[in-house]
Amino acid sequence: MPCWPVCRVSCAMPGGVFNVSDMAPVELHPLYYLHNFEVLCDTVEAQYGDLLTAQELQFLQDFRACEDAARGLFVRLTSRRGTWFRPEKLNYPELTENLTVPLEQLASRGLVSFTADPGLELLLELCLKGELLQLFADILAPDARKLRKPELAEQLLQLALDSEEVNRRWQDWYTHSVIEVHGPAVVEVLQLLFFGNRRQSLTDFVLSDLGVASYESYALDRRYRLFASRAQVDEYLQAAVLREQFYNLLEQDDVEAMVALVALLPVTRSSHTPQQQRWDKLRNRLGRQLERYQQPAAALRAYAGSHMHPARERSVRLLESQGELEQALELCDSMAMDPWCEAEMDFQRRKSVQLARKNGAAVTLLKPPVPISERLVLAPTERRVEEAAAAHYRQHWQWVGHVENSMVNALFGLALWEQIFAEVAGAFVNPFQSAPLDMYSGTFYRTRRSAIDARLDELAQADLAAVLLASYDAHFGISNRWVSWRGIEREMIATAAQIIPVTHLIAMWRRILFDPQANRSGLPDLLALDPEHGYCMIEVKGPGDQLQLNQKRWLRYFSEQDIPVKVAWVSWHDA
DNA sequence: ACCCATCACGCATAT
DNA sequence: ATCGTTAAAG
DNA sequence: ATATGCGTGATGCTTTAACGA
Ligand SMILES: [Mn+2]
Ligand SMILES: [Mn+2]
Repeated sequence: MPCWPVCRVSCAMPGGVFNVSDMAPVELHPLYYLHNFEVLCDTVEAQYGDLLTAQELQFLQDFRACEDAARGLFVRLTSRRGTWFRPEKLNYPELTENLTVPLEQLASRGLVSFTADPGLELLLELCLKGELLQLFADILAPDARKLRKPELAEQLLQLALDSEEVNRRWQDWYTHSVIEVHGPAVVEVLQLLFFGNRRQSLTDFVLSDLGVASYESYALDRRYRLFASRAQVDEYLQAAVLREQFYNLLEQDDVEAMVALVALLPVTRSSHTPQQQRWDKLRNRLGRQLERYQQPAAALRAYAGSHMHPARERSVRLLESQGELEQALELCDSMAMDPWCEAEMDFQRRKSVQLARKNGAAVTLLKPPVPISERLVLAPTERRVEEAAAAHYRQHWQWVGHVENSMVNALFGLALWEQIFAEVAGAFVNPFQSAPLDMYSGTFYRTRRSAIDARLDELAQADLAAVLLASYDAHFGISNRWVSWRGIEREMIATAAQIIPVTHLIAMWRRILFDPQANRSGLPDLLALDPEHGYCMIEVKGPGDQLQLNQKRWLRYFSEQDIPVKVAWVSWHDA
């Protein structure tokens, strides 16, 4: 472990979470979740009040009218799975011992409702297996106890008991009413508006407070709005609904419905907006699944509306396998005219040659330079092949690490820290981001071009190791999409920055800048460093493993830039 | 980084 | 009773 | 043999409680 650099808030350490200043465990306020939710509500209302529906505004009013215990309970319930609960099972001593009063209050505001007759399907979820056996003991076979719960549930459903019967049994046994929370839909909208996405949640507040994750303290300009209109909010939610539908159909292997789903997707223009990319991603996923279902026509329809790789690649393959060589070639040509990314360009080159051959033409593809290769025969080991190879190379190199993408990415993140977190309008919309919103889009470099170019020029002249270590120390522990703090040691950064020529690093960083999404992976397994021999990157391949396409692209680039790299093909000694 | 992305693995195919 | 899996919670 | 495509599985805050088997 390196010594404790300046760490702004707190750091996660093995054995628990501690505040750096006093090393005592972080204590949260007993009602931390309520406070977090209220911050969320207040922020959203201030920033997006005009986009909220009457129902959503009414919710805020109802919620705020409740006492602490009721509000806290509501937040507790909405952060749990499902919407139905048995009140006698709830236990939140930090609110009150008896939750009757808070529940009544929530009910009076319409935030929860009571039901004495939930019906069999719900009971199957709300009851433990033992309780179900007890409830229906007299009508179940004596060996029902041996069934698993899902099978038991199935059996009970097949008994086709009428609802009167079910409710009578239930009410004889259970003296309370079960409750349903009415909130998740509104809460979902509020969370979406607060975070700008659906995957972050109140958990992010907690992890931040606990110091499990800490975030750069960029300024949030709440005047900038990610959603300009209610229609945009609804479109986001609609895309989420359809995506969920897709995953449901996938679970049930419902081919028909999935074919029909294609027609429900909107036809979007290539606008490079995040929303359009969400639609495209769904189209690609749907298309891929339809291919697996042997539905090429539907798959082609799904891909046809997508502006995201690999939609055209998949389409060409489909057309080819259907014998539509003309159309396949045509699509290849449009890919050649206006390729979406390097991966697509590579594919197009290979496929065009293949297709032309199929049509009888005599064409040859220029073979890319073969990377320097060597064969290693190593003693069989339990460890991963990369580790075994690293051990071998340590005979000649002072330091060899299995770093994969983590080293080059970390150096990228450290070198361009200030530019990544630069206050560009609309880049940051919530306090828990590890990168600007446009980090992976082509605009990242374009909108920060002069700052990034200046920084790279500066680094070319500077004592690189010193500058990168200063960045490491200044930002240690802060979430950055490019820097995995667990994976990189300070010493390692220092050595790498001293030995690798800055021109080589800048060349790699520029390739990342060219397409940050695609080029953050595919880097070689090993980095070997030595004060005498310099450095070398080594991609290790065990028996049966082949170079991946993104690895080949990096290797090609390294060869163009005269960056030292090789591929080690490992086989094992006979025992 | 929107139920992700990433890597290596193991298998089946085509050349 | 005990163990593995999953949800809840900090 | 070699290349290529495809699907799969582990991994990603940690600790504790509840549940099913
Ligand atoms: Mn690797
Ligand atoms: Mn490898």
